Amino acid sequence: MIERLTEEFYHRDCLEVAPELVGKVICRRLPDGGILRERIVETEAYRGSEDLACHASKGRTPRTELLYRESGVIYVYLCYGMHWLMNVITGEREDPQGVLIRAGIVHNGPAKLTKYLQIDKSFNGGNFASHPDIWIEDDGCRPKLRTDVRVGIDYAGDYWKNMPWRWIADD
DNA sequence: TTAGTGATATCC
DNA sequence: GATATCACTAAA
Repeated sequence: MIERLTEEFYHRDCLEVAPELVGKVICRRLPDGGILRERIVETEAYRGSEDLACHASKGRTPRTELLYRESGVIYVYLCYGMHWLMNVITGEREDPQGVLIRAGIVHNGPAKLTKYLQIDKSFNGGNFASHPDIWIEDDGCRPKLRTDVRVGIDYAGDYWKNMPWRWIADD
């Protein structure tokens, strides 16, 4: 049974959603009608304004505003001037948390995945539960998981930097 | 190890 | 307006 994940799936703490997103299949309908699918094999959770690695820890700004929105919202942002990174918002409205989609089974690396799926800022502010051209499916796959610390956040301080909030399929 | 790249935030 | 920063990748 394959079903599109609904708002209910995302409407939980990011620490619950992030591990469950591993093994799910992200789907993208291209302008020409073709559909790309790729299984997610790595995610990271970013949890609240206290989490110094979370963008919202620096305050509520036009960019981080999306983190405060309802669960399922797509948060896309440009990193290092050339890479689009894609997140899904989780948890309660006004609670700034989300999950970074870090890697697919073929395209490892958050920017490679968005490049393959042709994701750019036009998707920013959309919703995985309702967007016509991008969604996530559950096909029943339940990979074995392992956890690790998040990467690329040396600025976040020893405490937050060492949180084991990265989930990786260990198959 | 390092260059490349541009939006964003934070200073003038 | 100017500058510093950055959840990365590819090439070497």
